[in-house]
Amino acid sequence: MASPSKAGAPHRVRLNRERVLATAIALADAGGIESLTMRRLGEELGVEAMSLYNHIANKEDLLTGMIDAVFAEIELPSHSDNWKAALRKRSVSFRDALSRHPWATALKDSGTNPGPATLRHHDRVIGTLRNGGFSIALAAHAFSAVDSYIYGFAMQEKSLPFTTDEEAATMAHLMLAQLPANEYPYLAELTAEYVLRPGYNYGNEFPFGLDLILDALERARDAQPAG
Amino acid sequence: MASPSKAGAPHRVRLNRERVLATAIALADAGGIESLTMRRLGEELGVEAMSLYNHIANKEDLLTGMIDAVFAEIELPSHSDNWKAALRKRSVSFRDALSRHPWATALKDSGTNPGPATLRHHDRVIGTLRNGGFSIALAAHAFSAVDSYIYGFAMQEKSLPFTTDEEAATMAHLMLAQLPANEYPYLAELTAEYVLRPGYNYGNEFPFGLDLILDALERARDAQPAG
DNA sequence: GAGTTCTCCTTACGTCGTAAGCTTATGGTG
DNA sequence: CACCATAAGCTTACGACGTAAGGAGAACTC
Repeated sequence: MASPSKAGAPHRVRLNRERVLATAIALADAGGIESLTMRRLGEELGVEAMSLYNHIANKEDLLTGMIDAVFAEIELPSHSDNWKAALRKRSVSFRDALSRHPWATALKDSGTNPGPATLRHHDRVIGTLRNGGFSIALAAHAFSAVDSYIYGFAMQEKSLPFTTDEEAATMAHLMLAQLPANEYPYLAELTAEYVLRPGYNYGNEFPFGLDLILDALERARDAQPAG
Repeated sequence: MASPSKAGAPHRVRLNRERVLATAIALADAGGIESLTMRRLGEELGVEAMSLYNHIANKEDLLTGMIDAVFAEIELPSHSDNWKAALRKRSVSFRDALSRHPWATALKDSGTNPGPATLRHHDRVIGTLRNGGFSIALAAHAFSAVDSYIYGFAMQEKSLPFTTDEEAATMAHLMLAQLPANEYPYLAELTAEYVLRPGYNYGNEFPFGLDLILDALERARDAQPAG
């Protein structure tokens, strides 16, 4: 029943690095990074696991390539916007990318050398700051602060054991029932009166911290010796 | 040949969950989380791998327990300090803990339910903010912003492929030589004139972002409708 | 069209987490 | 003290993992 070829022409679709990476990303998106195995990836591509090694060096190379592909999805800061607007846009885009590919957040460590898309991204962010009047040192500080926030936020978001608002509410109710309110009174209060409010969604916390940092960076920039 | 016992008294040292967790943490600290296998952990404890299952449910349970042990190491915010000083101290302590146990940063996701030390920690942080005059909503915002920053910073720090300053310098020189300066001019500039400066250490970036956020939170607190 | 190279497959190895079932040590009863 | 239930540890085994080695066939080069 599974005899696809048209007329005696099996003619397999050739593999290449891009197809391998794209399929690997799709698999990781769908089932989490732990569901991405060489055998399953091969299966998805209609090929045996070992054939993949003609296009990638090993699994770490695969993961590195996936990370770089995620970075390629991030909207680069536009040089026509002012630094703050540009940085804000790319930060939201960054968060969106990490949210679409939650496995990417945790994978940063295994990654050794950044790929070209990653380098390009970093270069443009630093360039935006420098052109916006940040000294080298302050640009380095700012870069670290903003990206740490984004990474950390994405990680916390991913670690939540629910996705939709209803799931969140159910989960919060459960937790609230479980945790002894007199042992963790503040946690209980916050859960009951904030998390359980209809429409609560942790993802909505993102802009607060982002703008907090961007506004503070603007003040730090203006306080510089003079650009 | 393998008859170790001294004088008819083999008398194995009994295992327990604490010893298992402590040894697992030591192993992960020393060789990275990927070097922590049930067999190696058993070996370290003078026991077969399967014996560990008398004290932990499975590997995920082990990892969850390890995370909670890390949280237990974090200095809780003191109620006698003002909120900002208290939060700053615990944030530095938090970063130190994640720096001592880099594997903990990435493990957050696998962790499903937080342990008691984790809950206690969260409760105290929220309590510090509430007593410091933060509304419930603002406390939630602040908690998210600060902890996202800390997590993200720890993750970036861990992902650096070097530890000591000299290693960093060597690596930066290498990278600088590799990356085409005209393709990534801003990155090259920052590397050459900031990262390669003697005494540079990425870890030193931490206080900048932390104080940036804490100061901004203070302003946000003071701008509240009135506490 | 002959030779070379690249792609893909088969088989196999060592390592992982852990299920099942055994043996031995421990500690509570008479 | 003897007795024995329970808990702690050991042995063996299974299926999944990443990937080394080497062979078969297709696709390009000249």
